[in-house]
Amino acid sequence: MGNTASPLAKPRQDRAITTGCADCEIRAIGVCSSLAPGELERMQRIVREAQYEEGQLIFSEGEPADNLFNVLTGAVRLIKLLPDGRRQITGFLFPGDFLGIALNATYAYSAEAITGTKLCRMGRRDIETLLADIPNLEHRLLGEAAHELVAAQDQMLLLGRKTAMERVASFLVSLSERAQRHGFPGNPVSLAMSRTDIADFLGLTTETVSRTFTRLRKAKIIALEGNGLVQLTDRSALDGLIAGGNSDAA
Amino acid sequence: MGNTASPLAKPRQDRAITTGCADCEIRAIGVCSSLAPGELERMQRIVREAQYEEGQLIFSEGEPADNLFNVLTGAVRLIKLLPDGRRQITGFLFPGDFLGIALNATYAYSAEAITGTKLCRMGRRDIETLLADIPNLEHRLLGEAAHELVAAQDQMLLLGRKTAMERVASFLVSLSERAQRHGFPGNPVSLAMSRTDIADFLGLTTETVSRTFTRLRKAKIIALEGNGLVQLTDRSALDGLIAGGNSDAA
DNA sequence: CGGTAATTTGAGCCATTTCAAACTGTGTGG
DNA sequence: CCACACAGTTTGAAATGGCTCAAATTACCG
Repeated sequence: MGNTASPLAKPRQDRAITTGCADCEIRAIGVCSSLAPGELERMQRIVREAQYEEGQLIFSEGEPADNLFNVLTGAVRLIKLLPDGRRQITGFLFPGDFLGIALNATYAYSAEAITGTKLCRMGRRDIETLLADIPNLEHRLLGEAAHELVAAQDQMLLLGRKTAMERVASFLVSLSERAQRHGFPGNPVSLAMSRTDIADFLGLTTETVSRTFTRLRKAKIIALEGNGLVQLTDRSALDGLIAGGNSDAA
Repeated sequence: MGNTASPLAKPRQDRAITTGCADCEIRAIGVCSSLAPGELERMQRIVREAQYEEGQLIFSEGEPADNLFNVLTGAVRLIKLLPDGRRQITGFLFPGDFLGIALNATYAYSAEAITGTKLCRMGRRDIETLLADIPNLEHRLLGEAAHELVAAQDQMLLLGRKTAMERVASFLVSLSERAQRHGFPGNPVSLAMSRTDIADFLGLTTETVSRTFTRLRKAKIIALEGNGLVQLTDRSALDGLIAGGNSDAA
């Protein structure tokens, strides 16, 4: 599990948003898209930008949930651990995704930056005040939570009932579709995460993930272009491998 | 998969609440607990009681999500299917639980009554009007969703990384704790669902679940008292088997 | 260009599955 | 009240998909 880096370091920076929420890079897809101009200004006063480096811990499972975040750039993994070290990744986050919906007292999982990552941070107190005043925001959050719930259920189906091949195929397709929804290229799909991360997300071992990639490559269904890029050469074959089950898992 | 019964039958009844929400049997634990008396009255005008019999389908995955429900009595299973029939149960619901949080256009899973079950049904249109007027209710729903999300993540850890023994132990403890939270006896814990349901929830086969129960029984950690009752004889042994991971999964 | 981490490949093993059969409880009809 | 039928559960034996352990290869970085 190599890239589990210094869990102690503080985020490199933590300052008021410089450019302003109005021209936030993820404005269109983030929760803020539901805000009126005046509300956006209030939002701007409570958010801070925070930068994390590769492998850095953002928060830990069990810790008081004092902050909510929006991913601005980079990628984040959500992790649950068993005492003996077995690891399950419960989700990957990309720009525009919301982090920390648990309005519970403590975080239900740890979050780590996969690559260099910029987050938009909101204090829980502040956001609760805002939520009380802007029902629309709460509504949007509920929608976000509902969406996550759907993804979680797809993932349960994957973990409980799919074969290794089906898991990997589902993962690739789902990642590709998600990239597209967020305005990134969907076909050479970019894997920001390591094989170990993928394995811990799919409930497999690194070796099995690797072997499955190899099988897909030899069958000319995908092509590994290096640098984490995967060309989905035969999309319909991939769809076939998913066993017709739905594909929206990540 | 024996108890997959007539998926066509309509709920036996569908009428205005007779006794009134004020003395609803699950008032204290359901979402309605967040309502003021006046609001409760509005709620009462939009809810209907519906009765389902053992095995009856409540709604199907993919169908327009026109209703939300509260479980009044009985038990419900949430199901996702692969085209070839593989089945994953994503959750069990008991009195007080909320059904259909997905505010998405369609249901993400099917729901079936495990035993005879009474539900409190709300039309989606109606509930949305109510949500717009009663921010408190929306807040409560968000809390509910957050709670479900936590449970879903625990379940991903279970499905992705725990052994059969750990899964079964987690399941029993979690069911027991949940029963207690809802005011039912936690120690002879009552299993409303079949071995097949348990297997499909834990990502195992019926045979493996049965064998694991037997092993626990022979180790005097549990005792099967018949009629779906399981005595948790050695609770600390059970906790040990969970591998220290947290136990709140159902 | 060397050193280290990540990925891939190989071989044997094991937990769980699969296939099959016996057992148990429950409701039904005679 | 008993015998039968049926569904659910348990048990057994064999097969296997993915895991473990180990080593080779490749990619990355200073």
